[in-house]
Amino acid sequence: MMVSSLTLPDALMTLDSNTPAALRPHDHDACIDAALAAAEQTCKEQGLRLTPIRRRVLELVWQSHRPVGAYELLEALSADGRRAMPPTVYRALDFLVNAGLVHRLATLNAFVGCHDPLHPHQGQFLICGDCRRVVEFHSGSVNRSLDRKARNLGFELTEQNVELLGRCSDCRDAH
Amino acid sequence: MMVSSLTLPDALMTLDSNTPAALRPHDHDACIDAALAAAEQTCKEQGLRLTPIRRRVLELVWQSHRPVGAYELLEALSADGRRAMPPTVYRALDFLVNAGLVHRLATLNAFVGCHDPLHPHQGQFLICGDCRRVVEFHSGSVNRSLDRKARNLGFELTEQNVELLGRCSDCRDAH
DNA sequence: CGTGCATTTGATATACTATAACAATAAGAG
DNA sequence: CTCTTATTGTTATAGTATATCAAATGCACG
Ligand SMILES: [Zn+2]
Ligand SMILES: [Zn+2]
Ligand SMILES: [Zn+2]
Ligand SMILES: [Zn+2]
Repeated sequence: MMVSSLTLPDALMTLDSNTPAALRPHDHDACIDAALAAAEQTCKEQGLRLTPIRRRVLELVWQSHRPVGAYELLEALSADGRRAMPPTVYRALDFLVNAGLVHRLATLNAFVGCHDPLHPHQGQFLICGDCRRVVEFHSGSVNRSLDRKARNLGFELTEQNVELLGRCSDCRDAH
Repeated sequence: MMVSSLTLPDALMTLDSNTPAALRPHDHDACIDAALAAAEQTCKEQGLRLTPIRRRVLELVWQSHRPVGAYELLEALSADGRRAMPPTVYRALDFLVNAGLVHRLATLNAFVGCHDPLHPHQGQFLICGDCRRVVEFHSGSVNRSLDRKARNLGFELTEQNVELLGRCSDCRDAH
């Protein structure tokens, strides 16, 4: 399997429109497949074990570009036939978050698949308050501004959590 | 009462050191008094009612520059003699957050007094992972970067939640 | 005043989010 | 195969937040 097939599909990488690819119509099955393939690669490289439960939770997180709560995942797991309990899903989520495959959105107590797990980073997110879809971004200028400000105030940064709430163009167009 | 006495005391406004004033030794009673006075002014101006419970919760939030949880506030209220229940403190906190007098830190599920309630804004915070103290800041360059990025992605921003975790200079000095 | 309406608070119950602790099982190393 | 460690199962509980309705309070108006 070629490395290029392990990254997200072209539909999500296109930059010729302002509208983020995740908010445009696209072949979402390809997103899921790519996320799972990238997860396999990351775990293999780092000696992590992507067990069936972890893989399944990741797949469930990727069912949409909307954040999903732990107990929603729990229901979905139970629908699979497993009689899963909370620690099962939280442990899987802990693993996925630590592996950089999933991000937790603190303002929503919910989880969303990482769009670029092969390049470790911390989250910056745009959340549409109407349709709840989430766009992950990474802005060098935001990072530089934050780093500079933190350094000026005597802080050594270890983690960042940037969550912006707003309204996406689709929802604005729909009044 | 003059307006200048309603803003935070000079100790918190000094800019000649990199260390934020809130992290340096200072007369914290003056912080509390100033915060309460500013709250009275804001509420009067906006036709909001700073009732005894709300005022007391604000005072309790300002007991330190560390974020405080709703149930800690609840205990403190109960120690006052009131037999407060969760909705009481959550309603007071809702009011204070909406009035711009208190900020909620989503990553900590905790609340901290706003350093500049007279100038409405959204939160940008540095949190020391060692001593848990919080410094609120407002960076024009961060805001510009975020606004520009959001606009590029087709988003209209309504709220921002920027929480940076790190280590303050005091804690770094103390190994 | 006194009446009526809106806001705030009291009180009970419950929903939602997350973890502790320990037992059972499965995976990997030698 | 056996030892060791990592993972999962299971039960219980901790921690955070809200829904709902009743009582009390504040305020506008006549
Ligand atoms: Zn990511
Ligand atoms: Zn939308
Ligand atoms: Zn503030
Ligand atoms: Zn510190």
